[in-house]
Amino acid sequence: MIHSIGMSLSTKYDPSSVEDKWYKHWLGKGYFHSKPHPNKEAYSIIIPPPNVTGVLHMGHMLNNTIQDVLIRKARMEGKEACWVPGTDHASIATEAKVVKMLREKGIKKSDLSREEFLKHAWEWKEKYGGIILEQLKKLGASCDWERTSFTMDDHYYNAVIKVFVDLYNKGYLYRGLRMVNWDVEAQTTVSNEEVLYREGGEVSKLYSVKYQIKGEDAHVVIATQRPETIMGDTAIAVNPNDDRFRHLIGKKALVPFINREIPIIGDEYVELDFGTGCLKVTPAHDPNDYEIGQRHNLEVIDTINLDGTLNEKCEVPAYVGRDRFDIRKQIIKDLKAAELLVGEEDFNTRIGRSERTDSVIEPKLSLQWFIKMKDISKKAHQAVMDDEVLLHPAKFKNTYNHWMENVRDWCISRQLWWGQRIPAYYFGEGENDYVVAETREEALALAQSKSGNSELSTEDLKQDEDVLDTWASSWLFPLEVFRGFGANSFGNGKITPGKNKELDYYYPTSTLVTAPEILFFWVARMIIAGYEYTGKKPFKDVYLTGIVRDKQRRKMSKQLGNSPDPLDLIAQYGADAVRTGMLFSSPAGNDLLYDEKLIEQGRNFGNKIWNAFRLVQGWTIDHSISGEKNKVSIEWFESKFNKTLAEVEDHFSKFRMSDALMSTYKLVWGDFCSWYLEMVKPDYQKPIDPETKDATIRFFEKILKLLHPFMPFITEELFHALNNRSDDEDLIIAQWPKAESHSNDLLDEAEFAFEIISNVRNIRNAKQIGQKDELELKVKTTDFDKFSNFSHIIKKLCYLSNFSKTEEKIESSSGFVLRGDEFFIPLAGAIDISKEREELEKELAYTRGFLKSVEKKLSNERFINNAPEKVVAMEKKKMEDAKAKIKALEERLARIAR
RNA sequence: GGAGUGUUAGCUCAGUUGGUUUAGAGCACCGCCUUGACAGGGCGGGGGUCGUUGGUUCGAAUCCAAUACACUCCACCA
Repeated sequence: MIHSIGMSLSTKYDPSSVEDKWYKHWLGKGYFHSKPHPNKEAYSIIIPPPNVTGVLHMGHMLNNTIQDVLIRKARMEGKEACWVPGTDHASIATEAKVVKMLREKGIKKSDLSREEFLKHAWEWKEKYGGIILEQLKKLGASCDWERTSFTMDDHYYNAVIKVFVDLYNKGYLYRGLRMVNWDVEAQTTVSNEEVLYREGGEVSKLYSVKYQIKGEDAHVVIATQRPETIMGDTAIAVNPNDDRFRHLIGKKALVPFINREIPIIGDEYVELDFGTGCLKVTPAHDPNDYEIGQRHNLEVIDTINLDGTLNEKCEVPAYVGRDRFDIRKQIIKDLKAAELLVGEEDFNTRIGRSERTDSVIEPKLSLQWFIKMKDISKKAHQAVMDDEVLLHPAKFKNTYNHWMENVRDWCISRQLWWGQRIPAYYFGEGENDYVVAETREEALALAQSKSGNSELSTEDLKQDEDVLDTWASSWLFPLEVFRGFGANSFGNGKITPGKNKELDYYYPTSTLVTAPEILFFWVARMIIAGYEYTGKKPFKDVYLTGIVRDKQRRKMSKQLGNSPDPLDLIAQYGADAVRTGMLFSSPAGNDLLYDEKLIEQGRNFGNKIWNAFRLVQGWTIDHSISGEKNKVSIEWFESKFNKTLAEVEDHFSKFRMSDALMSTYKLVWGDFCSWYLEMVKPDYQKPIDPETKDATIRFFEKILKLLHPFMPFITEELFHALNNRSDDEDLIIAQWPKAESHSNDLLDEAEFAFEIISNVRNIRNAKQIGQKDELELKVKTTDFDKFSNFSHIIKKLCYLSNFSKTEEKIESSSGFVLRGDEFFIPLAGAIDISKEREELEKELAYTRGFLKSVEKKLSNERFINNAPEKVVAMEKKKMEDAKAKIKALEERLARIAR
């Protein structure tokens, strides 16, 4: 242990030699592991599972530091602290990475079977998965690593499937049409993330086309970029507020070439000042048109084949079987020939292209799986509104409310392979020829009965090709990390209490720490799943962190290269420094503007603590010295500590982590180091009395306890270095201090003493008096006894030969006025009074102004009558204080002005 | 376009149901000090009238209204 090294300790604290040692020690002792305990209260946190193939970024650092602070504090408070780590399979992100990796090897996803692709994906996961968890250890994260979960673990996969089947059986699932991105070349759907838009858009043409109005010799002109979809039109839409066209609503128009009658409808979606103000509506080939179609019950006519050619539904034989872009050119010719094309202009637009093939994405209606959200989300909505689940900061309650009031059905199918495959099995071509079951065998039985065909075999069943949205697995995280959907506990659509010891003990979890960006994607849905399956919330408190940005408020991103590597920072400054640096400036819900200065500040803080330790451990004890003179200092710090601890607890209870840290920081640096240690420290190389050394070590230990959640490594190191400790006496499991009573009178006496000391130092500074030149201090006061407790401290910290009362004003002196008392420092020789006079006048003016405002208040009858007595009394006291101060100031000014 | 949040020292933020000095902290800044725990330090200091306007009140940074600006989320131009 380092304290055996003695006085040769470096003046700089070196975290690198300390951090790994303690992390290993804690792990070896099993402190991070938690089991249900019969007599201890549980405190549990589930980690927001990072992407399994991700690497640590600054956002993770902030997020996980906060979680570790909470969990370490709870552990010290004697709770059974359990922080469950894990990773998310992140279907879209991971699949994209695997596809990219394969492409670099010259392998196209489209050349692989599903099984082959998944084999590659799992290999990738085995290779890179979990790196991020190893990185968290460097930060000091005290996760229960024996509980590490992955959202594609077998049990987890099964849980997701069970829930899908359950939701289906409860009637919460349905299949509905939704626009997907279709890649005609790769013959597959691609996710939104795989659709790219060229920088600055692409130049296209906007055509104006005449549609005849039925039964009239009139027409309506629409604007379109995609004339090839004309034959799929099922309405013309105008804005009902558009005076130009309102009269058309309710009439019919005729589709060019095929003369299909389509209604002219009013819909506010149509922009008044874009194009011609008239929109052709093609529900099958445009997402917005589809929505309009939904609102107006329009027919959906899909005129384009999967390979991008037109089909017979377009009703023009000459167009059938030809590519949509050929047809576009052809139709323009044909429209011109029919004199229906009235305009053509260049138009800059965003065209989606497939990341894989660069072909233009075709919006395509396809059947997808949805969860009906309205009913299933009711309790989750209410829970937050009723403060059953608390969001910190509370401002997010509004946002949450707004979203939940307008909750939309959740499309949970994704056109990917990496993820839980949807357990729907199709046995025919009909819209309802499918069943949903956990296994193929169960599906077969269901299919046989549903179809009435007992000849069906498993080969006749075709499983849905899609996988589930990642959030449809991570919304079960708080339940399934405790095996909530295990065979024993889950049945009849509920998780039964009393069947799963772990879940009974740890669930609901205590606090969730995550980013506001995923309040809806993840948090809201966990609350929904929690109520649906247990009738209980998944967590009590939700702490929403901010986003880590750079100094210019830009998000940290790889492309910008503005994100430091967290591991480099830890290597350079130490984990404690990075943790405190992140927390110094990150109030809940506010973005953190990252600046390396903050990390430096954290490092400096560690260094300060280290040097305080060097001082204290160097003190030798002499039993013959009396500890009497330090008694008041010890009592004072005791009070200060207790008062601060109460503040810290208050901050923690409100999830004000930055404030909790800052209060502790000021206690340590300001009160303990700058005041307390200076008060009690013996002269250079002189011994100290035993009582003071004991008290100081006791204080130091208490301080280390308060600091431990923030700075686990240096505090554990010093906790051991301060005292010889057995192998089991570790700070990580030491008892968190309790706030005891404090004396406000004592704190105020000290405060007055500190003001006096500062003023004397100021005079020393201004008059260029050396630190070691002794001075005298005299005070003209009606009550000298009030200084008795601290007079020896004032003497010590001001290097005074004497501190005494005086009845007379002292000529030839420097001085100051505090709280109505006048202080004098007798000084020989000429004194430059102009500066002091200036300051006295300034202060006098301020105090007079202050007095005036107080007097004005007190002379206001309505104030006297309406304000509470307490407030009036306070104002009166303010008035008396101000008067006394003015008197003293005036006297002093009058004298030095002579 | 819809909704939400914010606007307090150079920067990042506190300010707890309107009233303990005409507003606090950390950082940054300025001056002095290489003193024996610590220059990754010590001591001292300067700095804002609380976005703007109006209202409620005995009293407003704090409540209300309007306005400006900023940010976030959602939806997105045929």
